[in-house]
Amino acid sequence: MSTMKEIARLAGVSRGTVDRVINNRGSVNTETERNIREIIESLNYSPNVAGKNLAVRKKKLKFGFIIFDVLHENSYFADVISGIECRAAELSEFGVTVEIRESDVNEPDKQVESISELVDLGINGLVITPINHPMIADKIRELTKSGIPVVTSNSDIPDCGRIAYVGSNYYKNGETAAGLMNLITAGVANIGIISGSPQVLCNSERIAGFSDCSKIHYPELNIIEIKINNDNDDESYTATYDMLTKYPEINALYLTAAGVRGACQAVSELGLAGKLKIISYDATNPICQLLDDGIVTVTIAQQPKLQGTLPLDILLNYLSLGTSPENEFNYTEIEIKIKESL
Amino acid sequence: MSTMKEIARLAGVSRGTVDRVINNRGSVNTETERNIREIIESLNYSPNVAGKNLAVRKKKLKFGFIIFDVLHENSYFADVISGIECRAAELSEFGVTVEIRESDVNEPDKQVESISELVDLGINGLVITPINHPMIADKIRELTKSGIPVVTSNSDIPDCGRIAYVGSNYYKNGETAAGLMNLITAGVANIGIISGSPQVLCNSERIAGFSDCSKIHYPELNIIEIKINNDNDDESYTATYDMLTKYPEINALYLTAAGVRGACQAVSELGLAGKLKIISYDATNPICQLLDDGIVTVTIAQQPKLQGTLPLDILLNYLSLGTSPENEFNYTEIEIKIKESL
DNA sequence: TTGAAAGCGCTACCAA
DNA sequence: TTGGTAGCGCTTTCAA
Repeated sequence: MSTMKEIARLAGVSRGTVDRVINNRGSVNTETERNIREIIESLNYSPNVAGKNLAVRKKKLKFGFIIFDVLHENSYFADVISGIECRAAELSEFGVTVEIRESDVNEPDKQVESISELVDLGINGLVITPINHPMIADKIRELTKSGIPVVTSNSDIPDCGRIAYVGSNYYKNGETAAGLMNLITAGVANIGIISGSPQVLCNSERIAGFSDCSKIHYPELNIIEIKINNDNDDESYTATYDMLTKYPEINALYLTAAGVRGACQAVSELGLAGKLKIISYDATNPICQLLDDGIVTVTIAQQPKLQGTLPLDILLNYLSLGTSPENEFNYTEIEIKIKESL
Repeated sequence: MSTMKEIARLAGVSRGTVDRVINNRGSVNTETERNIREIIESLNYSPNVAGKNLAVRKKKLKFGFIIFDVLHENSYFADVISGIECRAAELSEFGVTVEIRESDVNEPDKQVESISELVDLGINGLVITPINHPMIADKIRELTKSGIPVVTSNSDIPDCGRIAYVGSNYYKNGETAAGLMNLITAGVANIGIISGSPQVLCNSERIAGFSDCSKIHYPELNIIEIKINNDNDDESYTATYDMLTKYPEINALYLTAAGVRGACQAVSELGLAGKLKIISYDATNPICQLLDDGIVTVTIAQQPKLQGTLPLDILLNYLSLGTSPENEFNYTEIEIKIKESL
């Protein structure tokens, strides 16, 4: 409603002085400042977004975005990237540019290097899917101290100074899988779990949520074995094949990571397609295909595009409007998908 | 990248003239116009959103939003309203005001009156949850002709001139329910359907989708009876009670409309809570409670808030940026929710 | 410490 | 049919 101009008039000062107060730029007489702040209070002033947006252009903000490597177009992170690129195009109208970097899940030192490189490029803010390693936490702390806000996306490191996390609540992901498993098996099942590296937060949390929830609410969901596939279709195939051969009583699979196609190939070759209940994560192209073919029973997605767009919005609001994100944890929706709802 | 100023310089004319060309305001020499358009082409010009946003304020745009009446705070439309109010507050920064009106599903003449009233108030655009009646279609056509763009939300009337629809794909909603019913009953069930008025599109479509999909893919899902509850908890209770007493073989309920609490009360009183599989729509407070209590098995939601916000965004883009919506049909996500994923 | 003025991109209005 | 100018709300720079 009210504007800086109006405040300036009421306070009998110039807009420049009001600007200095509002944005804490200093060099304002204490008395003058107090008076201005009072007026701001009484008018319930909040800056106009359109005006801010127009003026922020000259700052030429530059954001960095580091995610795990996109191995192929069907990779989960390809969807995140498409979100990033979409929002980056829109933000270019506000003078914002976005630098994207990929890094390997298993090479924290390289990720630190990528961060440094982006800092040298002069970024004003960073979004990162951090490797869960002290080196990264320290580096993020360093950026934060030097005035570069950091948002984590898809994976999180708490207590490292980052201003917000955008991504899934993986534990709840696991509970949801348990709830679904109960529904689709009438509460009784022998379950095999194929997972990625337990070092990666999302796998351990999804398994913990699943297993805790089962124990408490669905006691007849029996976990027979857990195998690791390193997010890789080949290893996934082998692990699944071996598991199903070894334990023919398994009648449901819980796949917590990538490599769904590999696992399903083993299932098909063993003649179990459509007989085994299979719960997976994400809704990449191959998974949608498997759902459609009736091999995967249900999949749980996590708004990959939002994981690309929202962190950038948070950074821009922080740097342009000066508003801290409303929530530290911005959990994406748990999207249950079946064949018919795709 | 490029600006009007730059185009004006290159064309050797004033910004006013460029503005007239870009926004088709007329009064420009054909030759001059042709030249300017060429330059626009070659520069690949597109107007700056921040600039537009700032300038649109002086238009003092006023939007109308007509939805069905909110009978109580737990009504589905209360969620839509909260979306409207949220976006209205944000749009006020762009000089936009939003007038909300409620109308009764069964009184098309009153809805026409509401529209006229809003037009008299001087609205520049309208969002409406239209009653499916020729009177309304005609009225929307009239508005469109007079230059007031209309967006339908939650329910649609095709071929009436409205520029876009935002809402669920109800037929697909029904197919999804059939898919879920198959999963949670191992494909064999005797189903009772409790529905709102078949006059209301969402009910008929949800039933059609469910029934078509069952017939083709899940032949052992038997629909035993369909009863009408007029979206009302009391009638819903009676209808459900009668149905379950008359057909004790029913072991699953498909609730396509409001009145879920009434239906579930009948189920509970008959001692069937947790034994009957129940699929409902939306995720209002009472339904979330029923999910949590294990009475409703699964519910299918449809992004109510988005149905409030997106139509307003579409109108603003249309009137400020001059961009028609990318898609005529903006389907909301089909959100499958179980106890654990709430 | 403060004020004045120019400028971001676009629109609107008045005068020519 | 056209140009010029002022203004939207905010930032920035320069001068006082």
